[in-house]
Amino acid sequence: MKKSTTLKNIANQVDVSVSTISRVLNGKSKHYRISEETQQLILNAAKELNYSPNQLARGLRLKRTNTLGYITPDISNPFFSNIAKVVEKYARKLGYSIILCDSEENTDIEANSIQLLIDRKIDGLIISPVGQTVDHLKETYNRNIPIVLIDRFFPDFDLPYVASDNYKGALEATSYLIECGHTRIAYIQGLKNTSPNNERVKGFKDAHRNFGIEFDDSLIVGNSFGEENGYIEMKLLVKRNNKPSAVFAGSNLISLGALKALAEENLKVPDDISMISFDDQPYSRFLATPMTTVSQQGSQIGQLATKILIDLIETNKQFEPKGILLPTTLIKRNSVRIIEDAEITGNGKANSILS
Amino acid sequence: MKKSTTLKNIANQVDVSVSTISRVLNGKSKHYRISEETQQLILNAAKELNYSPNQLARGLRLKRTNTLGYITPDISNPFFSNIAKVVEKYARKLGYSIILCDSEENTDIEANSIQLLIDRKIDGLIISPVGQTVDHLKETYNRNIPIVLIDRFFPDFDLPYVASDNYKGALEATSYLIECGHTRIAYIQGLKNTSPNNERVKGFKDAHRNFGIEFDDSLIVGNSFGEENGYIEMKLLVKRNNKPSAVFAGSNLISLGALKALAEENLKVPDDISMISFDDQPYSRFLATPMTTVSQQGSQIGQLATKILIDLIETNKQFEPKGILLPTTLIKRNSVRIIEDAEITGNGKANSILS
DNA sequence: ATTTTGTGCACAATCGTTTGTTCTAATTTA
DNA sequence: TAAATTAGAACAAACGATTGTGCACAAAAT
Repeated sequence: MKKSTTLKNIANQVDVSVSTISRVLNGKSKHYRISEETQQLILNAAKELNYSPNQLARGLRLKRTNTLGYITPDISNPFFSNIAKVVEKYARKLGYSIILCDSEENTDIEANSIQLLIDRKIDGLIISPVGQTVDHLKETYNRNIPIVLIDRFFPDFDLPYVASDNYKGALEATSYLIECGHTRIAYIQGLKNTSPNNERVKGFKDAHRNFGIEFDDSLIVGNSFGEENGYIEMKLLVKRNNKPSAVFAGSNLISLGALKALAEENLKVPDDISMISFDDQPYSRFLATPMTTVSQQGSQIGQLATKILIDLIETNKQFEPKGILLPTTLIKRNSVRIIEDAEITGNGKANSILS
Repeated sequence: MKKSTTLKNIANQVDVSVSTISRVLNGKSKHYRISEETQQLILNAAKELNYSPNQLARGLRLKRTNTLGYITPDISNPFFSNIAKVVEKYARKLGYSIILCDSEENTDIEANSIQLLIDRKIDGLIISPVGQTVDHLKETYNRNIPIVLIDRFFPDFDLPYVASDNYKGALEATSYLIECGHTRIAYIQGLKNTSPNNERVKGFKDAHRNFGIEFDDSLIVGNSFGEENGYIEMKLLVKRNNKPSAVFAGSNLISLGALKALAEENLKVPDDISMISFDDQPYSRFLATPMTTVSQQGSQIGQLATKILIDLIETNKQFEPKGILLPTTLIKRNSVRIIEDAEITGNGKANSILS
């Protein structure tokens, strides 16, 4: 079993003190006046012994680990795994490693993970929080650990964030549905009391309002971004007396579950029911009925967040802009039926609202 | 800015040495005869000061970090992100954290990541290697760092692994295609010279052989598990004079790319061309033509690998079984056309081969 | 009353780095 | 020639935790 070589090992071989070795290896030779000769000796020995510093010792001494925490509610959700890929890649390029934590959409697990990451002395934290409470995040804030939120943020606690403009996204999608003649639209929402969900619901409602369409609160259903939720709620929706003509699914997973329910009920999209889903995915266009989706810029979100975080770490200047909202785009495919007798004259064209 | 409390801080408050604190907090009070009274004092102070040990210092001293490395070729590939989820979850339950590295299917990045993880003193490594070369993995082996391979392994270097039985999976799928009357079948392969690809190609070929079907080497195309590869190769395949009647896609990403090419060419599955894909995904059944797939047990693979690795770490007994192969299942849907005049009499029924 | 045993804890080394300070010669300067 | 620089490197402390050993005192045994 080969052991890692340490500074002391090199010191023994070159017969010089460890401090000198450290200085040479860290490029501080001139400042400490190490002779060219000793430098070469040390450099050669280090190469020969294949030296590579112990990051634990280094981190302990330097109070800096070049490690970032990334906490996600569900790494198997492609929306988040795409972000994780970008975060890891960008961080790696800048010399940082990522400790990955999956909170399973559970605030307790999330809080534990945060403590664990603090104990491991991460330099900064990127987190897509569960988002219903913020208290446990204040801990990292109080410890002065830079933090950037992704996807979900807190209107009442000032932490930098990068997210999609969920309000506009939902507004646009819902407006489109209405323009296509739908007036009874259900929204299968994600986790309640999280910023994306709040914003989407708001957009959903405002679209109705803009078009002067009466709006039925009972059509906002569900309470999770997961597939199960989509399945359950769609099952229930189609059994209703006054069933909606269109369903807006609050996430890619929700729409998958909804599709499953529809398949079981032998209902076709869009003939029997129309659908729009949040989160475009590579497969969305290849579905039985190519799905109309609200596409988010996952990669850009991840890259921006990482860049902001590392800036926060490496300079000490505060991050002034409260947060960044990236636009979504509505990708129209075939999952929305155009109801022929639709004659929407409203003031509510999506574009006029958005611009 | 709140600082972390250390043993020394507690020592100051309780007026007792740090060693005593450490012993009490690690439950070694009886062995070192710490009085009940001091124990309570220390426990209370620790709670009051919200003590939590510095894992860097602990790891340095203990030569044990409770950290695992997980290297994957592409965390955004749902096959791997599913595995990552399970690995993280299972590791977390057993007290380990995960450092995530994405190698981007690049052996150099992979080798760098391995060195980086060694420097960070991980206790063990789970890796889905690029798989074309093994030399850089010998480094961790030589350092006696437990390691478990996922998905791809090395026949000529004895490292424990957990993977699907790709040979049987491909054999079964190809046999099914042949039984449906297809004789000109293309295989869009993944990365060459990797165990999954080798095994799948072997199964693909053996199925032909079993059925006594002449086999055209030019029908094995491509060289990557990515979407781009599927797109390019399908584009080329359908332009051939003697184009195949069925295409076997070597991964979920490949089939997505292939689907894109087919859409552009306005070709329908299975009417114009039949398809089978490796890797079942939640969306597979909802595709325009529900896709017949070879399903792998991703979660089980991840959990098994993690369990094996942590066993390896916590006991010192060697891992005897060379590797574990998990069965795949062929999920038949509608993407394979049954050619009517097919009268396969062969000895080659899939089941008879598999059993 | 003296040795033995036991109790309760402190001391100090160690893990591998980094860095402020000091020390020793050799070389310059006055 | 004596004092002052300067070059080149060693010493030692520190980061925070763990652990073998030693020490002081009290109680028990002889």
